[in-house]
Amino acid sequence: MLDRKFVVENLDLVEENCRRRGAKADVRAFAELEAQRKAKQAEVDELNRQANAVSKSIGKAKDAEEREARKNEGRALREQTTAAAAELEQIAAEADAILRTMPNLSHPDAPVGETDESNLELRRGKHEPPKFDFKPLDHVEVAEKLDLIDFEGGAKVAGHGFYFLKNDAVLLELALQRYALEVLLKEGFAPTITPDMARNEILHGTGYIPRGPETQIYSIADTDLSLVATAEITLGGLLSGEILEADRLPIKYCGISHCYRTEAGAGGRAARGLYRVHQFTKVEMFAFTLPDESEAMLDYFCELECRLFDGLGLAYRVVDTATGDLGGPAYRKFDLEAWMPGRGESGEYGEVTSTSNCTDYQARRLGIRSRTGEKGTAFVHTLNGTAIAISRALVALLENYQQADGSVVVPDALRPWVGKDRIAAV
RNA sequence: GGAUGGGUGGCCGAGUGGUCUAAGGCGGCGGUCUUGAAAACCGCUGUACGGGAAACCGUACCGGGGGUUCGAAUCCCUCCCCAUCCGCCA
Repeated sequence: MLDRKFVVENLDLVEENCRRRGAKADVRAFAELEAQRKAKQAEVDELNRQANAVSKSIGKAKDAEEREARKNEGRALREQTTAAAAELEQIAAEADAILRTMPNLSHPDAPVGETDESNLELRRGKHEPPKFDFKPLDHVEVAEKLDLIDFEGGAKVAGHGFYFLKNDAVLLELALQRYALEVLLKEGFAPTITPDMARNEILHGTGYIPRGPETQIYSIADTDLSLVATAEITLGGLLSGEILEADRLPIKYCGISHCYRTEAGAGGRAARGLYRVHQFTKVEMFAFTLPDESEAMLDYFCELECRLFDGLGLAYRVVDTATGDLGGPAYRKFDLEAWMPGRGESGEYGEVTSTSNCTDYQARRLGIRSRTGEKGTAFVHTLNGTAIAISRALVALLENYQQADGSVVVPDALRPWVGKDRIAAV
């Protein structure tokens, strides 16, 4: 969430930012409530002060009679305090509800626009899309011929959007994890395998809404837990409530987790095969940085994503995400879109990774601060980035490396872990 | 899942109803001494919000939430977490 004081002092700026990001937050109403909150807080503080003074005087009272009189005085004050505190809570809750609907500020260079159609292509990877002397199949057909993915089996046991990876697809998944991990370990990321569930409080802190009609999140009945949509949630939550010494920063984690998404409201969008599924595995990067280090870290994350996909020999483009498509927490976001020959009429770019600088938006809610010199603390900045989302990477690999005979060539980078250079029908 | 014991400041740790404005120690910062350093000694050293030009003052915070009381780190309820033992189990 945003800093409440900043919002009050920059009403026009925040309103304009909400407009650009397609968020309907009543910024003016918030400012009004915030003024009321401050006044009520002062009232509660003053009543508390008086009540404390009375309480202290009771211990020093001369006789029983005076003690009784003082007690009555104290009781009356505490009643007033309780009433004022209840009003304060009411006002604060209303103000917070509005504050939570305000998205993060936006990087001045982020393209302004309502949808992903305004996204700005920044550059392309070092590989060209492959040329085929046959009509390339989409990944569902490629996988079908090689018996790599069982969508019907997935639907039978868990419904549409679930699948079994089979045979060499299993090796591909594990190889992709190892490949990504290898690169990230060399870069100094602390590797983790995170919980696949998190408390709803942590979800909120990272900007995910666990309940409601449009939620992307599966919640676990009769508990305070939800299935995570990404390891960003668990990794961000890992240091919640902590004050970090500045010399520990930046802290870089990578985390492997399963990701669960309801995809509510995604009906009609390209949903064939592995592209949009309810469960997949992802290797995620996450960093906590000092405020003035986050922009460089975002570029670094993006560069690592490029390196990973260049290393797989896949063609991609990097786009700067438009304001309307940034979601709540991101200040700036870069996506990698890999070339998918089987997508659309004759191939299209499809999103495979995403990296965001969330500045202090998540850290404020999660209470993650750094010590700044002698006195005081500052909220850290948090960043996340996809190293490899396995399902989307499989789409790209199967479609780009398919051969005329129906087999799929294994890219060099994955051969050590797949143990073969080609996946062919048995 | 059951039993027992715990959760206190950056860290360790004392504290069973009002002088808690949380002892003591460690670490950190400043100073004295010293050519310099170490040691010793002295002082300072939590977070947030509000007020103030500042010094400083006020309020809240002792795992989270609720309760009893004029007053709670302390008593009660509840939840979470940690340790140990038992049960179950990959």
